Amino acid sequence: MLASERHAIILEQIQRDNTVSTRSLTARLGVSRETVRQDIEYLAEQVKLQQVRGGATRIRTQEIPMESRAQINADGKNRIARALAAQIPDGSSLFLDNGSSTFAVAQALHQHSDLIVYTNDFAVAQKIARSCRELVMLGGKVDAQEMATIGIETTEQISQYHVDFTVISAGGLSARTMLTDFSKEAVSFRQQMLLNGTTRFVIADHAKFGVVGQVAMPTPPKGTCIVMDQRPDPEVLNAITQNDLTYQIAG
Amino acid sequence: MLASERHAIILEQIQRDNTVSTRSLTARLGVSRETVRQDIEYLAEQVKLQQVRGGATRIRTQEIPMESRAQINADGKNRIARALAAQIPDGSSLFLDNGSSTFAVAQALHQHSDLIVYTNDFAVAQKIARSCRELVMLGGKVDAQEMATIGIETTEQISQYHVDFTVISAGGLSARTMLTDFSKEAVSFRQQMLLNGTTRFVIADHAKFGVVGQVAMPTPPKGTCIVMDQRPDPEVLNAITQNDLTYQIAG
DNA sequence: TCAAGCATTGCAAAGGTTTGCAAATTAATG
DNA sequence: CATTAATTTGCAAACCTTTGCAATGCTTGA
Repeated sequence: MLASERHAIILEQIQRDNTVSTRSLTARLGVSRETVRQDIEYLAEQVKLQQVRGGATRIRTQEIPMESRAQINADGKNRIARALAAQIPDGSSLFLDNGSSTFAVAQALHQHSDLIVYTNDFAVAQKIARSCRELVMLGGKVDAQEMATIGIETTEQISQYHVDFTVISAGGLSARTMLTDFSKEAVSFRQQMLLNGTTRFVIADHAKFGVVGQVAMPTPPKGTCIVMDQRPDPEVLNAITQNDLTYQIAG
Repeated sequence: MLASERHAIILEQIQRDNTVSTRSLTARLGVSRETVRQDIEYLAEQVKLQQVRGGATRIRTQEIPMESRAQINADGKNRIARALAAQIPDGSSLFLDNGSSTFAVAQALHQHSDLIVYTNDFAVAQKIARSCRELVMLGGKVDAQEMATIGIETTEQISQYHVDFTVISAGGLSARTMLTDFSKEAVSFRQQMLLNGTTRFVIADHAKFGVVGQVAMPTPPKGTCIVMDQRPDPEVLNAITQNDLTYQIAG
């Protein structure tokens, strides 16, 4: 049996039951415990499931948001966050969008104290409030799921400001469609943040690799930097440079 | 059975019944009491439930927030909040300002589900997000102390909306100066909220009686209702009626 | 109010399971 | 056939669960 078949079966069972045990899989798949364990390890690396002692469970995206979602690939997000924090001098002004990757950045900026920050994310605002000289919450309709303001009013408000740094996150990154996100509104305000920032970063941790969201982001302005925690497919890197963008791999 | 499955089952049952006993879980899960106890201990550490003698209960989110200030005259604030919630029909649109009194109102509105709410307070927004059809966070400069947006941008944004109900709180209430607050900005956006609401309430629990803030509030529009938890000095009542305002004492 | 009786807790030791690694074996590929 | 990749096996360490016991907290009835 091919490894990919095993992976499919494992994911399928998790989809059905929310959970699988290593034990039952060794029987079902007819391979040794170590093979199953490695399969699970691999799939956990791909952020397709969550490895737990004795097996694996489904990843819950919509639990108590931030805290749990921030734990998905927390290591990669933190590496990216530290790399970005090091490149943003104290005293700068910046846009921060909503999401767990950006939240990690807000966290990594804790040693700064003289920033001017504009954000649409409640959690980001609350985290960074003390590291700021000035903090502006972008107003507008609140997405209760995300606890962030999203919509045309938010986009309009963004357009009133121009900052030194824009830090936003992507919903997906693939070679064919490049950057994508999951709603029109999400794309539109991020687009505006990119337009009104001098130095621009787009975060895409490896959990986003190969993900294609429902809405494509327009190609960011020339020189925008895609920040990742792992090296993606060469095709992706190719697409990045083809579009006059740059990239960083946060080690 | 995996530990994570047990955790899921425990949380699920708590969600349903608000409470579980260690005893019933040992039977349901087929593991020893100590294991159940440790599971509960673990989940309590994750702040997913509250450990109590003999089992666990659902966590009371209402006991944590706004920490100290909500405790000051919590009883009076809650009485006022309930009185107001009863006067605001589901489906209404309303302004809510920032502060612990208003937070109590947001809390008291938990049975509503079709409101359109505009607020400048982070905690209020987070509390009421699920009781709303639509929630708008007013943007602007964030007061890190209050975790609320306050300033000219906020005031401007308020002026774009007109709502059925305005619920704001006062910093002080006295016979001589009537309503007062502690900063110009705080007065200015509240003033705007009053101007743009059809039915207007100003909360002043008895802890505010006799307090004179640094900035006087302009007299609210005719018919605005001051809501208190105790009967103030007759002079205050006199001043209220003299100014074409009304009042309620929340029993 | 107090004390007896019962239930629950917290701990520690013992017994089981799972993990992670590394070496050995087997399968796949040119 | 040689070489590489994938899988299995064995083992020690880490971890989880059970069990018994002493201490503690709750309840009830005098």
